[in-house]
Amino acid sequence: MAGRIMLQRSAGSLVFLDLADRSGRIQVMLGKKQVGPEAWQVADCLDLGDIVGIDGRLGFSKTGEMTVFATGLEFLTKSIETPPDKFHGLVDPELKQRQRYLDLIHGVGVRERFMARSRIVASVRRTLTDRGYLEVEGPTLQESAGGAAARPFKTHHNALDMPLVLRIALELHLKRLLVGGLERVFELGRVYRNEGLSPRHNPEFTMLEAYEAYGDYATMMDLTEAVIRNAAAAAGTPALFTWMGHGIDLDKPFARVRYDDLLRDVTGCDPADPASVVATAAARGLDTAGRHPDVVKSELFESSCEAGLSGPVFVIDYPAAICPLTKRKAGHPHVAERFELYVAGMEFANAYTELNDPDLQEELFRTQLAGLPADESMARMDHDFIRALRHGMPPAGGLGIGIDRLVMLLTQATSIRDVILFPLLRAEGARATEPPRATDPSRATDPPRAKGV
RNA sequence: GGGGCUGUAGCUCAGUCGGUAGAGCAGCGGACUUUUAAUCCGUCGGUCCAGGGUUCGAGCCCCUGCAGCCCCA
Repeated sequence: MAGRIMLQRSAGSLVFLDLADRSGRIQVMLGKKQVGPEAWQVADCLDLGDIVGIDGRLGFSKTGEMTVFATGLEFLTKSIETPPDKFHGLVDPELKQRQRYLDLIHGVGVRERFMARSRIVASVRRTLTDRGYLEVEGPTLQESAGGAAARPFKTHHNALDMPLVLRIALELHLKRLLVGGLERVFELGRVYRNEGLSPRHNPEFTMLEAYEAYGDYATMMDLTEAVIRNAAAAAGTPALFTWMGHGIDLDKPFARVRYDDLLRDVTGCDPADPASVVATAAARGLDTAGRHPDVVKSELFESSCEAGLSGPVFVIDYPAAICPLTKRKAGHPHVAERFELYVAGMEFANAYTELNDPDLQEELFRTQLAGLPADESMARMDHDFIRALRHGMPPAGGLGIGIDRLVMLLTQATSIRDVILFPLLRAEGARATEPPRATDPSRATDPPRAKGV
């Protein structure tokens, strides 16, 4: 066996090591007589953090602890840097993120959480492929960033001398593939949004988007429940748990509530009457001047309803004006067949019956909603996408799930940075760029002494 | 962008009223053949985040900046 030395206890001619590998930890006993003089010299130089190989027999120590009684010792890797405190480990959240490798070694539950993330992603993939979905990869470098309301990162291609942006969503290319007849497609991929950081936002994050021809948003609700429930099973998440102060039950069917009904129940306004909505919003201190009534409605919803949605709950049937990629409900031109899934007051999934009318789509691309800044509006013309729709996109349901938040939920993490291995941080100060070395005089005088051993 | 909290040894943290910079762990030297954060003796280790100011004197008070965490927009 081989592993890293986590703890070391010596009692004269006897040394106990706690050795860690990917499967866990075990105690190793090294005896001077048992390993022989040569290995004992090596054992004498071992430090916390070193990686060693052990030959030996499994048994139990006098105190009953399962122990490998070593007969051979092979030195594999030296750890030159001092490891974190052996009892407290790495506590400083900044160090945990900047030096994730140390956090993985010493942090309680850190490795397990990222192992769970891997199983969750594998489960999501399996749920979809089992249903006949094809996994595809769209471009991350794009001429213009569509499919969501967010500011993109800008970059440049030298050979083509072409300005490019990083994608902010997967949607528009996956829908092109529906036109192309792939019928059931999904992508699990990184998207990039040039916005602030928070416990729920990282500028790059992982999205799932899935599209099913001949489905609609009801199809997507069933799919959402299946994806999440299977992922929870894969992660070993209990059916009932508390997260961010909310009691969560993933076992029972997710509740469904209409957007307008919720808004009426919480605020007392009449959602069908724009004047009532605006008046209620104004009374709650929201800025309503010159803004589209549906934008005001949306902000009223976010400020008054979201936080109370313990969930899991599907909020369904959104105001059409804030849904430029969504098909309208038959007979209700102001209602979009869209839902968002909320858990613990947080948005987890966003899905709709896809708009496949090229003329309406083109018109909606041209429409800049009053009161919204350009980069918060989805009004960004994509002529090629319109052309694709003109060739005919089958009616379809589409779904987006933020994988990082899903991992948060299923591992009960309270910050998105706890489920992203290397979250974005500001540049480290120049001081720490060059790690301090050999500043310890005892370390500097070490080599000559070691030779004498 | 605004507000609050934090920043002291490699790690985890104390630091009183403004008066010589501290502990535990780790490291180094030593003792110990059944330890469990081993123990015991000895010992090394500081850009007190950075810069400026007040003061006879600043880790501590004031200002500016940097980084992290949280809240708000």
